[in-house]
Amino acid sequence: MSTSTRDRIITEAMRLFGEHGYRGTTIMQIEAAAGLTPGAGGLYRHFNSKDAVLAAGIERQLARLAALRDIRRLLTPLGDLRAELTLIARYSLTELDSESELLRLLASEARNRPQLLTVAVEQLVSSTFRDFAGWLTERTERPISEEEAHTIAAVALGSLFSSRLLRDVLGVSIEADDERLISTWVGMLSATLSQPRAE
Amino acid sequence: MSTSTRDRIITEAMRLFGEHGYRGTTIMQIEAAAGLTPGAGGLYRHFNSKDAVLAAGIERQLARLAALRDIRRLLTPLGDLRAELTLIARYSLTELDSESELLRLLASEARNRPQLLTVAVEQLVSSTFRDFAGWLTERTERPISEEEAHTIAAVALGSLFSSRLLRDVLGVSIEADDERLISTWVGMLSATLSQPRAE
Amino acid sequence: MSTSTRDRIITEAMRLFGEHGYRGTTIMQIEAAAGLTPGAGGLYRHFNSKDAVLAAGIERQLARLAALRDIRRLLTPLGDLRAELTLIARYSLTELDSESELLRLLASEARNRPQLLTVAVEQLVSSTFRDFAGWLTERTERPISEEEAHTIAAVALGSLFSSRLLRDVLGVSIEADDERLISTWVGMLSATLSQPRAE
Amino acid sequence: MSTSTRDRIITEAMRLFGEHGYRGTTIMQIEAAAGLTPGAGGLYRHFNSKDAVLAAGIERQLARLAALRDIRRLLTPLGDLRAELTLIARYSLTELDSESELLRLLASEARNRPQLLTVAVEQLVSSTFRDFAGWLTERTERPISEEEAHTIAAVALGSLFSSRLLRDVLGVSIEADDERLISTWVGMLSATLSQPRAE
DNA sequence: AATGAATGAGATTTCATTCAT
DNA sequence: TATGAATGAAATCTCATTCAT
Repeated sequence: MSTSTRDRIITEAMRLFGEHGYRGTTIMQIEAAAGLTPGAGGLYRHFNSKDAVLAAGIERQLARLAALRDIRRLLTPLGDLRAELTLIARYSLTELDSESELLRLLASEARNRPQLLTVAVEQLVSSTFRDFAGWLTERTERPISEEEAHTIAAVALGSLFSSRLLRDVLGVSIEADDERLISTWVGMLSATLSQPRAE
Repeated sequence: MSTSTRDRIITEAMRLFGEHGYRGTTIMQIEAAAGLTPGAGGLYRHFNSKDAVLAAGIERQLARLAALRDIRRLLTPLGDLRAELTLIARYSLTELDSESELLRLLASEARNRPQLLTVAVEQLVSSTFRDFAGWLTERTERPISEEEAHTIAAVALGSLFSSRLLRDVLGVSIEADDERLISTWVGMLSATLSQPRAE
Repeated sequence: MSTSTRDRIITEAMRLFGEHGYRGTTIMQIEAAAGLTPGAGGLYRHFNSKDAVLAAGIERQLARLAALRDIRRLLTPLGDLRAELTLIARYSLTELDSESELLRLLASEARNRPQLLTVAVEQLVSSTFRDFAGWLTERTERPISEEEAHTIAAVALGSLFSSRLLRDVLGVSIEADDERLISTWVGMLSATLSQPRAE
Repeated sequence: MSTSTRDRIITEAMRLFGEHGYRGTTIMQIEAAAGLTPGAGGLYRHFNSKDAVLAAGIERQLARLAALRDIRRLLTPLGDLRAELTLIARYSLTELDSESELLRLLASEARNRPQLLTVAVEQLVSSTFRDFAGWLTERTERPISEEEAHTIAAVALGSLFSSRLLRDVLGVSIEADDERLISTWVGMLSATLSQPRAE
C-alpha cells in the first residue's frame, strides 16, 4: 500500500467523524476502515488516544486550508468588479466544499471541545470574513467605514456559507445550481456596492 | 412546582441535547436536571426510551414553531418594501433564536437519525425558504420567475441563517449588532429588487 | 442478606487485594466475589473507581485499628514488668494479625501510591513504635534517653513485626509457636531493661 | 558499552520490578530502560517471556547472594562474643541492603508465583535463620536446645530484618542510625546469652 | 410516581507477544 | 540483533434499560 497506516487512520477517522460525529464513531470502526483488526488497539501504535486522532485530523485539514489560501492572492486583480466577485464566490464555495468534513465535525463538536476547535473555526471562518471585509474597503469606489465593510461581509459571505452549512451540516438541500446562485449573489452585491449608500 | 415532571424532563433534555449533543447527554444528566434521582431510571415512568424523549422534544419545538408561524401573516402588508423586509428579517432572526436548541441538535445529529429529524428540518428551514420565495414573486414590481425567486431567497435568507448557524452551531461570533445587519441586508435586497435585473 | 452490597464489596476487595495485590485483582473478580454479575460494572454504583474501593477499604481497616487502640490503655498497669511486656507482645501480635490484609496490601502497593497509604502506614507502624518508646521511658527503673528508648523500641518491636511481615508478606514460616516467641522476647527485653546499660 | 544487552535488560528489569512490582512493570518500560526501542519487542531476542526475565533476574541475585555467603565463614572466629555479634549484625544488614530489590519483589509477588520465588525466599531468609541458630548453639556458654536456639534466632534476627523490611518494603523510616541499632542489638543479645536462662 | 440496585452490551485503552524485514 | 507493525486478550469504566419495592 502506498499510504501509511497513520495517514489511512486519519483519513478514515475524519470521514467517519464527519458521517457519525466524534462520539458516534468508535475506535473499532476506525481500525476496521483503516485495515486493522477492529478492537485490537492497533490504532494506539500511531496515536495516544481518540482525541489525538481528531487533533491530527484537524491539523491536516488546516494545513490543506493554508495551502489553498495561498492561491487566493492570485485571484484578485482582474479589473472588473463582477468578474472578481464571481471568482471570490467560486473560490469560497470550493474551499468550503473541500472542508465539508471539517465543517460537519466542527458543527457536532465545537461546543464540547472548544480548546481543540477554536483554532480551526478561526482559520476556516473568521479569517475569511476579515479578509473579505478588507478586500471590500480597498475595492469599492465610494469610501466605506471598517464597520460597514464588516457588516456587508457578514451578509454577503453569510449567503455562501449558509449554502454549505445547510447542505453539509443540516442536510437540507435548498437549491441545486451553484452557478445560478453565484450569478445572483454577484448581481446583488455589485448592485449594492455600485449605488450610493441609501441611508 | 407548576410544571409537570414530564415537561421538565423535555425542557432539560432539549437544553442538554443542544449543549452536548444527543449521544453526549446521559439519562442520568437529564434526570438530575429534571429534579429526579440520577441513575434511578425515574425518567422511564414518563418515556419509553431516550429516543422517545428526543421525539417529544422535537415535537414540542415544532408545535411552538407552528404557533409562531401563524403570526407571520400579520406582518406582511405594510405597503413599504423596505419596512416589510425589515419586519421579515427581524421575525426570521427571532424565530431562529427561539429554535437555537433545535438548530444545534439538528447540526449534531441530523445525519444519524433522519427518520426523526427530517420533518423538523423541513419545517424549520425548507418551508421558510419556500414562503419567502412565494412572497418575493408576489411583491416585486417586475415579474420574476419561480426559479429566480428561489435563488434570491436562498441568497437573501442564507445571510440571516448563517448569522445564527455560525453563532449557535459553530460558536463563531462575526458581528454583534443585529440592527446594523438587518439594515444592511434590507439595503442590499431592496437595491436588488428595485433595479432591473442585470443579465 | 444482612450485609449491604457496599460492605460486601469492600470486604471481598480487601481480601482479594491482600491475596493477589491491587493490580492483580480485577473489578470482575471483586464483583463476582460480592455476588454481582462480573463485568457488568455493578460495583460502580457504589464506588467511582477501583481506587475508591481501595481507599474505602483502607479507611475501614484504620477505623477498626483505632477501635483496637482504645483497648491498649487498659493493658498497661499490672505492676510486674514481665507481665506487662507479655501483654504488650500478645496485644501487638494480635493487632498485626487482625491487620494482615492491610499489611500485605501496604507491602505490595506502598511504593506505588504513597498518597493513599502513607496515613495507613503511620497509623499501623510508626505510632506503635512511638507509643512503645514512650512506655519504655516511663517504665524502666534506670533513666534512659529518648533516643535510647527509640532504639530499644525499634529492636524490640522489630522482632514482633518481622514475625508477621515474614509470614504474611513474604510467606516464610520461621517458627510456629507464638507463646514461645513471646516468652523469649520478654526474657530478652527484661534482661536488657533490668541490668545496667553496658556502654 | 561493556555490558551486554541481556545483562542490561536484567538489571533494569529488576530495578523496575522492585520499584513498581512485576505486574506494574511493562515490557516497554524495560526495553526503554535497557536502551532498546520501547514496544518493538527487542527483549524477546534475549528472553522468551516476561516471566523468563524475572527468573533470570532472581537467579542472578541468588548467585550474588551465594557469593556473599562464602565470606560469612571468615567472619566468625574472633573470640569475643560482642565483637562477633557486631560483625554478624553488620554483615546481615549489608546483605539485606544488597538484596533490597529482591526483597521488594518478593513482597509484591511472593504469594502469586510460588514456583519461581520459593527458592529465593528460602535462600535469603530461612537459611539465614538456620545458620544463626546453628551458630548460637555452638557459641553460647550454657547449653541450649535446638528449639530455644531457633526461637532466639527468630527474635534476634527479626529485629534486623524488620529494620529493612519496614524501610524498603513498607517505606517507613523508624530510626536512622545503623550503628546505634547494632550496638543496642548486641547489648540486648549478649545480656540474654550471658545470663542464666530465666525460668 | 419515584428509587435503589442490578445487568448486558459496548467503549476506550493496555499490554505481552509475534512476525516480516 | 533490532525494529515497526500488528494482534488477541483482557481490564477499567459507561450507560440505557429493567425490576422489585
